[in-house]
Amino acid sequence: MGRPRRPLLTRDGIMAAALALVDEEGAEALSTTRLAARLGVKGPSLYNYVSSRAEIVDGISELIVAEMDLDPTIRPWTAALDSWARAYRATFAAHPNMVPLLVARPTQSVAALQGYANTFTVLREAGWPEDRMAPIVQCLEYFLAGAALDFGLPREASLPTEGLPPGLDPILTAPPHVSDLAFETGLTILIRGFEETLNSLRPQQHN
Amino acid sequence: MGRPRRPLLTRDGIMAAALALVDEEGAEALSTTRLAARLGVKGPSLYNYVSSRAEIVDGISELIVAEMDLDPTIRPWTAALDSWARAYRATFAAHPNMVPLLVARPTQSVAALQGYANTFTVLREAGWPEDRMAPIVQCLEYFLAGAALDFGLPREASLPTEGLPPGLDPILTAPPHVSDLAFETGLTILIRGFEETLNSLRPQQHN
DNA sequence: GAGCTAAAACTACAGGCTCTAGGTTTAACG
DNA sequence: CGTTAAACCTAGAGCCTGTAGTTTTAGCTC
Repeated sequence: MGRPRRPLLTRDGIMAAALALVDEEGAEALSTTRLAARLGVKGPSLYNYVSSRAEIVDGISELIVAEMDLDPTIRPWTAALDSWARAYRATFAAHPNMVPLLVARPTQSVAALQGYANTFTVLREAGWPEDRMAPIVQCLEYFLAGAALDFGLPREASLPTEGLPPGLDPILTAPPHVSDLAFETGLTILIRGFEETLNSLRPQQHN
Repeated sequence: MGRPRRPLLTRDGIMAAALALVDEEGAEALSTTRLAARLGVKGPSLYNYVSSRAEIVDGISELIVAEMDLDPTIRPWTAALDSWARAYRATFAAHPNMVPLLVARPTQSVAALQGYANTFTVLREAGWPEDRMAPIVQCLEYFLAGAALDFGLPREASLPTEGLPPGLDPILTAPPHVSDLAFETGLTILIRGFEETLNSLRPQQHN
Protein backbone atom coordinates (compact mmCIF):
# COMPACT_ATOMS: atom_id res chain seq x y z
CA MET A 1 0.00 0.00 0.00
CA GLY A 2 2.85 2.44 0.66
CA ARG A 3 2.59 5.86 2.14
CA PRO A 4 -0.91 7.34 1.92
CA ARG A 5 -1.73 10.82 0.52
CA ARG A 6 -2.45 11.97 3.99
CA PRO A 7 -1.53 10.10 7.18
CA LEU A 8 -4.32 7.80 8.34
CA LEU A 9 -3.28 8.02 11.96
CA THR A 10 -2.37 10.52 14.63
CA ARG A 11 -1.25 9.86 18.15
CA ASP A 12 -4.28 11.60 19.57
CA GLY A 13 -6.56 9.72 17.22
CA ILE A 14 -5.11 6.44 18.39
CA MET A 15 -5.68 7.32 22.04
CA ALA A 16 -9.23 8.50 21.40
CA ALA A 17 -10.06 5.35 19.47
CA ALA A 18 -8.51 3.23 22.20
CA LEU A 19 -10.69 4.88 24.83
CA ALA A 20 -13.78 4.40 22.69
CA LEU A 21 -12.85 0.76 22.12
CA VAL A 22 -12.50 0.07 25.82
CA ASP A 23 -15.68 1.96 26.66
CA GLU A 24 -17.65 0.01 24.11
CA GLU A 25 -16.15 -3.46 24.25
CA GLY A 26 -14.33 -3.75 27.55
CA ALA A 27 -10.73 -3.76 28.67
CA GLU A 28 -9.95 -7.17 27.24
CA ALA A 29 -10.85 -5.91 23.75
CA LEU A 30 -7.92 -3.50 23.80
CA SER A 31 -5.42 -5.22 21.51
CA THR A 32 -3.25 -3.52 18.94
CA THR A 33 -4.85 -5.68 16.28
CA ARG A 34 -8.41 -4.69 17.11
CA LEU A 35 -7.56 -1.07 17.74
CA ALA A 36 -5.83 -0.87 14.38
CA ALA A 37 -8.78 -2.49 12.66
CA ARG A 38 -11.07 0.13 14.14
CA LEU A 39 -8.78 2.78 12.68
CA GLY A 40 -8.79 1.16 9.24
CA VAL A 41 -5.20 0.05 9.48
CA LYS A 42 -3.10 -3.03 10.23
CA GLY A 43 -1.68 -3.69 13.69
CA PRO A 44 1.98 -2.78 13.34
CA SER A 45 1.20 0.66 11.90
CA LEU A 46 0.40 1.86 15.39
CA TYR A 47 4.05 1.52 16.30
CA ASN A 48 4.85 4.52 14.12
CA TYR A 49 3.15 6.64 16.77
CA VAL A 50 3.47 4.66 19.95
CA SER A 51 6.22 2.47 21.29
CA SER A 52 4.24 -0.09 23.23
CA ARG A 53 0.79 -1.16 24.23
CA ALA A 54 1.41 0.16 27.73
CA GLU A 55 1.88 3.61 26.27
CA ILE A 56 -1.62 3.38 24.83
CA VAL A 57 -3.02 2.51 28.24
CA ASP A 58 -1.21 5.50 29.70
CA GLY A 59 -2.63 7.67 26.95
CA ILE A 60 -6.14 6.58 27.78
CA SER A 61 -5.52 7.35 31.44
CA GLU A 62 -4.45 10.83 30.58
CA LEU A 63 -7.55 11.37 28.48
CA ILE A 64 -9.71 10.31 31.37
CA VAL A 65 -7.88 12.36 33.94
CA ALA A 66 -8.08 15.37 31.65
CA GLU A 67 -11.80 14.78 31.37
CA MET A 68 -12.45 15.47 34.99
CA ASP A 69 -12.46 19.19 35.20
CA LEU A 70 -11.55 20.44 38.62
CA ASP A 71 -12.31 23.94 39.74
CA PRO A 72 -9.23 25.18 41.60
CA THR A 73 -11.06 28.16 43.07
CA ILE A 74 -13.47 26.25 45.27
CA ARG A 75 -13.27 27.14 48.95
CA PRO A 76 -13.33 26.35 51.79
CA TRP A 77 -11.06 23.33 51.73
CA THR A 78 -13.84 20.98 52.78
CA ALA A 79 -15.88 21.97 49.73
CA ALA A 80 -12.79 21.58 47.56
CA LEU A 81 -12.26 18.00 48.76
CA ASP A 82 -15.91 17.22 48.35
CA SER A 83 -15.96 18.53 44.82
CA TRP A 84 -12.75 16.67 43.97
CA ALA A 85 -14.21 13.46 45.31
CA ARG A 86 -17.38 13.77 43.28
CA ALA A 87 -15.53 14.62 40.09
CA TYR A 88 -13.25 11.64 40.66
CA ARG A 89 -16.15 9.30 41.13
CA ALA A 90 -18.16 10.65 38.23
CA THR A 91 -15.22 10.22 35.90
CA PHE A 92 -14.73 6.58 36.77
CA ALA A 93 -18.45 6.00 36.56
CA ALA A 94 -18.32 7.24 32.99
CA HIS A 95 -15.62 4.72 32.06
CA PRO A 96 -16.24 1.60 34.12
CA ASN A 97 -14.36 -0.64 31.71
CA MET A 98 -11.19 1.34 32.21
CA VAL A 99 -11.15 0.89 35.96
CA PRO A 100 -9.18 -2.37 35.97
CA LEU A 101 -6.58 -0.83 33.70
CA LEU A 102 -6.33 2.43 35.61
CA VAL A 103 -5.94 1.10 39.10
CA ALA A 104 -3.07 -1.17 38.17
CA ARG A 105 -0.75 1.74 37.40
CA PRO A 106 0.23 4.72 39.50
CA THR A 107 -1.09 8.09 38.47
CA GLN A 108 1.77 9.98 36.94
CA SER A 109 0.08 12.09 34.34
CA VAL A 110 0.79 15.80 34.48
CA ALA A 111 -2.88 16.67 34.72
CA ALA A 112 -3.30 14.47 37.77
CA LEU A 113 -0.24 15.96 39.46
CA GLN A 114 -1.68 19.39 38.77
CA GLY A 115 -4.76 18.30 40.64
CA TYR A 116 -2.70 17.14 43.60
CA ALA A 117 -0.72 20.36 43.65
CA ASN A 118 -3.92 22.36 43.76
CA THR A 119 -5.29 20.28 46.59
CA PHE A 120 -2.19 20.86 48.64
CA THR A 121 -2.40 24.57 47.99
CA VAL A 122 -5.95 24.69 49.26
CA LEU A 123 -5.09 22.69 52.38
CA ARG A 124 -2.03 24.82 53.05
CA GLU A 125 -4.11 27.98 52.83
CA ALA A 126 -6.52 26.52 55.36
CA GLY A 127 -3.74 26.11 57.88
CA TRP A 128 -2.98 22.41 57.58
CA PRO A 129 0.53 21.58 58.80
CA GLU A 130 2.83 20.46 56.02
CA ASP A 131 3.30 16.94 57.36
CA ARG A 132 -0.40 16.28 57.79
CA MET A 133 -1.50 16.99 54.26
CA ALA A 134 -0.17 13.92 52.48
CA PRO A 135 -1.86 11.44 54.83
CA ILE A 136 -5.17 13.25 54.57
CA VAL A 137 -5.10 13.37 50.80
CA GLN A 138 -3.96 9.78 50.46
CA CYS A 139 -6.58 8.63 52.90
CA LEU A 140 -9.34 10.24 50.87
CA GLU A 141 -7.85 8.80 47.72
CA TYR A 142 -7.97 5.31 49.19
CA PHE A 143 -11.66 5.72 49.64
CA LEU A 144 -12.15 7.11 46.15
CA ALA A 145 -10.08 4.41 44.50
CA GLY A 146 -12.05 1.74 46.29
CA ALA A 147 -15.32 3.31 45.30
CA ALA A 148 -14.10 3.50 41.71
CA LEU A 149 -13.29 -0.22 41.73
CA ASP A 150 -16.94 -0.86 42.32
CA PHE A 151 -17.74 0.45 38.85
CA GLY A 152 -15.26 -1.91 37.29
CA LEU A 153 -16.79 -5.02 38.79
CA PRO A 154 -18.79 -7.28 36.49
CA ARG A 155 -22.50 -6.69 37.04
CA GLU A 156 -24.79 -9.40 38.22
CA ALA A 157 -22.05 -11.92 39.02
CA SER A 158 -23.89 -15.12 39.67
CA LEU A 159 -23.30 -16.26 43.22
CA PRO A 160 -23.07 -19.92 44.26
CA THR A 161 -26.80 -19.75 45.09
CA GLU A 162 -26.51 -22.69 47.51
CA GLY A 163 -24.37 -23.44 50.53
CA LEU A 164 -24.12 -19.80 51.45
CA PRO A 165 -23.59 -18.76 55.06
CA PRO A 166 -26.73 -17.29 56.62
CA GLY A 167 -27.17 -13.63 57.49
CA LEU A 168 -26.10 -12.21 54.16
CA ASP A 169 -29.45 -10.67 53.34
CA PRO A 170 -28.24 -7.09 53.70
CA ILE A 171 -25.77 -7.57 50.86
CA LEU A 172 -27.87 -9.88 48.69
CA THR A 173 -31.08 -7.93 48.81
CA ALA A 174 -29.32 -4.58 48.76
CA PRO A 175 -31.01 -2.09 46.44
CA PRO A 176 -28.80 -1.00 43.53
CA HIS A 177 -28.23 2.48 44.92
CA VAL A 178 -26.45 1.13 47.96
CA SER A 179 -23.17 2.11 46.35
CA ASP A 180 -24.30 5.71 46.21
CA LEU A 181 -25.30 5.54 49.84
CA ALA A 182 -21.99 4.02 50.82
CA PHE A 183 -20.15 6.73 48.93
CA GLU A 184 -22.13 9.56 50.50
CA THR A 185 -21.79 8.06 53.95
CA GLY A 186 -18.05 7.62 53.69
CA LEU A 187 -17.36 10.96 52.09
CA THR A 188 -19.35 12.83 54.70
CA ILE A 189 -17.69 11.00 57.55
CA LEU A 190 -14.20 11.46 56.18
CA ILE A 191 -14.50 15.16 55.52
CA ARG A 192 -16.12 15.79 58.90
CA GLY A 193 -13.33 13.79 60.47
CA PHE A 194 -10.72 15.84 58.68
CA GLU A 195 -12.39 18.97 59.95
CA GLU A 196 -12.26 17.79 63.54
CA THR A 197 -8.64 16.78 63.12
CA LEU A 198 -7.76 20.26 61.94
CA ASN A 199 -9.70 21.87 64.77
CA SER A 200 -7.90 19.78 67.33
CA LEU A 201 -4.61 20.86 65.76
CA ARG A 202 -5.27 24.57 65.63
CA PRO A 203 -5.00 25.50 69.34
CA GLN A 204 -1.46 24.19 69.41
CA GLN A 205 -0.39 26.55 66.65
CA HIS A 206 -0.40 29.48 69.07
CA ASN A 207 1.86 27.95 71.68
CA MET B 1 5.12 -40.18 28.74
CA GLY B 2 1.67 -41.62 29.50
CA ARG B 3 0.03 -41.81 32.87
CA PRO B 4 2.50 -41.61 35.75
CA ARG B 5 2.69 -44.10 38.64
CA ARG B 6 1.28 -41.46 40.92
CA PRO B 7 -0.37 -38.22 39.76
CA LEU B 8 2.08 -35.35 39.48
CA LEU B 9 -0.56 -32.74 40.12
CA THR B 10 -3.40 -31.91 42.45
CA ARG B 11 -5.80 -29.04 42.25
CA ASP B 12 -4.59 -27.65 45.55
CA GLY B 13 -0.99 -28.03 44.50
CA ILE B 14 -1.67 -26.05 41.35
CA MET B 15 -3.28 -23.23 43.30
CA ALA B 16 -0.48 -23.14 45.85
CA ALA B 17 2.17 -23.09 43.13
CA ALA B 18 0.29 -20.35 41.32
CA LEU B 19 0.23 -18.21 44.44
CA ALA B 20 3.93 -18.78 44.99
CA LEU B 21 4.65 -17.93 41.37
CA VAL B 22 2.77 -14.64 41.57
CA ASP B 23 4.33 -13.77 44.91
CA GLU B 24 7.82 -14.39 43.59
CA GLU B 25 7.65 -13.21 40.02
CA GLY B 26 4.67 -10.91 39.73
CA ALA B 27 1.22 -11.14 38.26
CA GLU B 28 2.39 -11.06 34.66
CA ALA B 29 4.42 -14.23 35.25
CA LEU B 30 1.23 -16.21 35.82
CA SER B 31 0.86 -18.15 32.59
CA THR B 32 -0.21 -21.74 32.26
CA THR B 33 3.08 -22.52 30.57
CA ARG B 34 5.25 -21.13 33.35
CA LEU B 35 3.07 -22.49 36.10
CA ALA B 36 3.23 -25.94 34.56
CA ALA B 37 7.00 -25.72 34.22
CA ARG B 38 7.28 -24.91 37.90
CA LEU B 39 5.28 -28.05 38.63
CA GLY B 40 7.48 -30.21 36.39
CA VAL B 41 4.78 -30.65 33.78
CA LYS B 42 3.72 -29.33 30.37
CA GLY B 43 1.13 -26.58 30.00
CA PRO B 44 -1.99 -28.45 28.89
CA SER B 45 -1.77 -30.93 31.77
CA LEU B 46 -3.20 -28.28 34.05
CA TYR B 47 -6.49 -28.54 32.21
CA ASN B 48 -7.05 -31.94 33.76
CA TYR B 49 -7.67 -30.13 37.05
CA VAL B 50 -8.80 -26.69 36.03
CA SER B 51 -10.96 -25.48 33.20
CA SER B 52 -9.45 -22.07 32.55
CA ARG B 53 -6.80 -19.66 33.60
CA ALA B 54 -9.44 -17.53 35.31
CA GLU B 55 -10.25 -20.45 37.57
CA ILE B 56 -6.63 -20.44 38.73
CA VAL B 57 -6.86 -16.77 39.58
CA ASP B 58 -10.03 -17.46 41.56
CA GLY B 59 -8.25 -20.28 43.35
CA ILE B 60 -5.46 -17.96 44.38
CA SER B 61 -7.99 -15.46 45.67
CA GLU B 62 -9.58 -18.08 47.82
CA LEU B 63 -6.22 -19.09 49.23
CA ILE B 64 -5.53 -15.51 50.16
CA VAL B 65 -8.94 -14.88 51.64
CA ALA B 66 -8.64 -18.06 53.65
CA GLU B 67 -5.30 -16.85 54.91
CA MET B 68 -6.77 -13.92 56.74
CA ASP B 69 -8.07 -15.42 59.91
CA LEU B 70 -10.87 -13.41 61.38
CA ASP B 71 -11.93 -13.77 64.96
CA PRO B 72 -15.75 -13.78 64.94
CA THR B 73 -15.95 -13.29 68.71
CA ILE B 74 -14.47 -9.80 68.87
CA ARG B 75 -16.72 -7.20 70.46
CA PRO B 76 -17.80 -4.45 70.53
CA TRP B 77 -18.62 -3.91 66.88
CA THR B 78 -16.11 -1.08 66.57
CA ALA B 79 -13.30 -3.40 67.60
CA ALA B 80 -14.62 -6.03 65.22
CA LEU B 81 -14.48 -3.62 62.28
CA ASP B 82 -11.05 -2.42 63.33
CA SER B 83 -9.71 -5.94 63.52
CA TRP B 84 -11.30 -6.87 60.20
CA ALA B 85 -9.73 -3.84 58.56
CA ARG B 86 -6.26 -4.65 59.85
CA ALA B 87 -6.48 -8.27 58.84
CA TYR B 88 -7.65 -7.23 55.39
CA ARG B 89 -4.75 -4.85 54.95
CA ALA B 90 -2.14 -7.22 56.34
CA THR B 91 -3.26 -9.92 53.96
CA PHE B 92 -2.90 -7.73 50.90
CA ALA B 93 0.40 -6.43 52.19
CA ALA B 94 1.66 -10.00 52.24
CA HIS B 95 0.73 -10.53 48.58
CA PRO B 96 1.25 -7.22 46.81
CA ASN B 97 1.62 -8.82 43.40
CA MET B 98 -1.83 -10.31 43.64
CA VAL B 99 -3.55 -6.99 44.23
CA PRO B 100 -4.11 -6.15 40.56
CA LEU B 101 -5.60 -9.59 39.97
CA LEU B 102 -7.78 -9.54 43.07
CA VAL B 103 -9.39 -6.16 42.69
CA ALA B 104 -10.55 -6.83 39.16
CA ARG B 105 -12.98 -9.53 40.23
CA PRO B 106 -15.76 -9.44 42.78
CA THR B 107 -15.27 -11.40 45.96
CA GLN B 108 -17.48 -14.44 45.74
CA SER B 109 -15.50 -17.02 47.63
CA VAL B 110 -17.32 -18.79 50.40
CA ALA B 111 -14.74 -17.79 52.99
CA ALA B 112 -15.20 -14.13 52.14
CA LEU B 113 -18.98 -14.39 52.32
CA GLN B 114 -18.59 -16.03 55.70
CA GLY B 115 -16.66 -12.98 56.79
CA TYR B 116 -19.41 -10.68 55.58
CA ALA B 117 -22.06 -12.70 57.29
CA ASN B 118 -20.19 -12.47 60.55
CA THR B 119 -19.78 -8.72 60.21
CA PHE B 120 -23.49 -8.28 59.69
CA THR B 121 -24.22 -10.41 62.72
CA VAL B 122 -22.00 -8.24 64.90
CA LEU B 123 -23.57 -5.05 63.60
CA ARG B 124 -27.06 -6.42 64.04
CA GLU B 125 -26.29 -7.34 67.63
CA ALA B 126 -25.11 -3.81 68.25
CA GLY B 127 -28.45 -2.40 67.19
CA TRP B 128 -27.72 -1.26 63.65
CA PRO B 129 -30.90 -1.02 61.57
CA GLU B 130 -31.03 -3.59 58.78
CA ASP B 131 -30.93 -1.05 55.97
CA ARG B 132 -27.93 0.80 57.35
CA MET B 133 -25.52 -2.09 57.59
CA ALA B 134 -24.74 -2.64 53.92
CA PRO B 135 -23.71 0.97 53.25
CA ILE B 136 -21.51 1.02 56.33
CA VAL B 137 -19.74 -2.18 55.42
CA GLN B 138 -19.34 -1.26 51.78
CA CYS B 139 -18.04 2.14 52.73
CA LEU B 140 -15.34 0.64 54.90
CA GLU B 141 -14.53 -1.81 52.17
CA TYR B 142 -14.02 0.99 49.68
CA PHE B 143 -11.39 2.40 51.96
CA LEU B 144 -9.73 -0.97 52.46
CA ALA B 145 -9.72 -1.81 48.78
CA GLY B 146 -8.14 1.51 47.95
CA ALA B 147 -5.52 1.05 50.62
CA ALA B 148 -4.80 -2.42 49.27
CA LEU B 149 -4.26 -1.00 45.80
CA ASP B 150 -1.38 0.96 47.20
CA PHE B 151 0.53 -2.26 47.79
CA GLY B 152 0.07 -3.31 44.21
CA LEU B 153 1.57 -0.17 42.75
CA PRO B 154 5.05 -0.46 41.24
CA ARG B 155 7.60 0.91 43.66
CA GLU B 156 9.82 3.84 42.80
CA ALA B 157 7.96 4.80 39.64
CA SER B 158 10.15 7.41 38.01
CA LEU B 159 8.30 10.66 37.70
CA PRO B 160 8.79 13.09 34.79
CA THR B 161 11.37 14.90 36.96
CA GLU B 162 10.89 18.15 34.99
CA GLY B 163 7.92 20.28 34.08
CA LEU B 164 6.09 19.35 37.25
CA PRO B 165 3.58 21.73 38.77
CA PRO B 166 4.88 23.41 41.94
CA GLY B 167 3.60 22.64 45.41
CA LEU B 168 3.92 18.87 45.24
CA ASP B 169 6.52 18.61 47.97
CA PRO B 170 4.17 16.90 50.43
CA ILE B 171 3.76 13.97 48.09
CA LEU B 172 7.26 13.85 46.66
CA THR B 173 9.18 14.14 49.92
CA ALA B 174 6.69 12.03 51.81
CA PRO B 175 8.34 9.53 54.11
CA PRO B 176 7.66 5.90 53.20
CA HIS B 177 5.37 5.31 56.17
CA VAL B 178 2.88 7.87 54.95
CA SER B 179 0.70 5.00 53.75
CA ASP B 180 0.52 3.65 57.27
CA LEU B 181 -0.41 7.07 58.54
CA ALA B 182 -3.07 7.50 55.89
CA PHE B 183 -4.51 4.12 56.78
CA GLU B 184 -4.59 4.81 60.51
CA THR B 185 -6.08 8.23 59.95
CA GLY B 186 -8.82 6.99 57.70
CA LEU B 187 -9.69 3.95 59.74
CA THR B 188 -9.97 5.95 62.95
CA ILE B 189 -12.12 8.60 61.33
CA LEU B 190 -14.42 6.10 59.65
CA ILE B 191 -15.05 4.02 62.73
CA ARG B 192 -15.59 7.07 64.89
CA GLY B 193 -17.97 8.36 62.25
CA PHE B 194 -19.88 5.11 62.23
CA GLU B 195 -20.16 5.32 65.99
CA GLU B 196 -21.64 8.79 65.85
CA THR B 197 -24.03 7.71 63.13
CA LEU B 198 -25.30 4.89 65.31
CA ASN B 199 -25.64 7.17 68.32
CA SER B 200 -27.67 9.67 66.33
CA LEU B 201 -29.89 6.81 65.22
CA ARG B 202 -30.54 5.28 68.61
CA PRO B 203 -32.86 7.90 70.18
CA GLN B 204 -35.32 7.43 67.33
CA GLN B 205 -35.63 3.72 68.03
CA HIS B 206 -37.79 4.41 71.10
CA ASN B 207 -40.40 6.50 69.32
C1' DG C 1 -4.59 -63.01 36.09
C1' DA C 2 -6.91 -60.93 31.60
C1' DG C 3 -9.21 -57.37 29.77
C1' DC C 4 -11.55 -53.08 29.82
C1' DT C 5 -12.15 -48.27 31.11
C1' DA C 6 -10.68 -44.12 32.32
C1' DA C 7 -7.02 -41.22 34.39
C1' DA C 8 -3.17 -38.38 33.63
C1' DA C 9 0.44 -37.32 31.38
C1' DC C 10 2.03 -36.05 26.51
C1' DT C 11 2.51 -33.76 21.46
C1' DA C 12 0.65 -30.96 18.00
C1' DC C 13 -1.62 -27.10 16.77
C1' DA C 14 -5.14 -23.36 16.06
C1' DG C 15 -5.77 -18.77 16.78
C1' DG C 16 -4.67 -14.60 19.36
C1' DC C 17 -1.47 -11.51 21.26
C1' DT C 18 2.91 -7.86 21.11
C1' DC C 19 6.45 -6.29 18.70
C1' DT C 20 10.49 -6.34 15.10
C1' DA C 21 12.40 -6.37 10.45
C1' DG C 22 12.28 -5.17 6.19
C1' DG C 23 9.67 -3.94 1.86
C1' DT C 24 7.01 -0.38 -0.96
C1' DT C 25 4.92 3.75 -2.23
C1' DT C 26 4.78 8.59 -1.99
C1' DA C 27 5.32 13.15 0.22
C1' DA C 28 8.44 16.82 1.00
C1' DC C 29 12.41 19.17 0.17
C1' DG C 30 16.63 20.73 -1.95
C1' DC D 1 14.43 15.80 -10.73
C1' DG D 2 16.56 13.13 -7.27
C1' DT D 3 17.11 12.00 -2.56
C1' DT D 4 15.44 11.16 1.91
C1' DA D 5 12.36 9.77 5.09
C1' DA D 6 7.44 9.19 6.37
C1' DA D 7 3.79 6.01 6.75
C1' DC D 8 1.74 2.38 5.37
C1' DC D 9 2.36 -2.76 4.37
C1' DT D 10 3.58 -8.16 4.89
C1' DA D 11 6.10 -11.76 7.19
C1' DG D 12 7.19 -13.80 11.14
C1' DA D 13 9.26 -14.72 15.93
C1' DG D 14 7.89 -15.87 20.28
C1' DC D 15 4.67 -15.52 23.76
C1' DC D 16 -0.01 -16.77 25.32
C1' DT D 17 -4.76 -19.87 26.21
C1' DG D 18 -7.14 -23.68 25.16
C1' DT D 19 -8.55 -28.09 22.23
C1' DA D 20 -7.81 -32.65 20.08
C1' DG D 21 -6.06 -36.69 20.00
C1' DT D 22 -2.22 -40.01 21.50
C1' DT D 23 0.13 -42.94 24.88
C1' DT D 24 0.91 -45.24 29.00
C1' DT D 25 -0.75 -47.12 33.13
C1' DA D 26 -3.85 -47.51 37.29
C1' DG D 27 -7.71 -49.75 38.99
C1' DC D 28 -11.68 -52.32 38.54
C1' DT D 29 -14.48 -56.42 36.90
C1' DC D 30 -14.80 -61.05 35.82
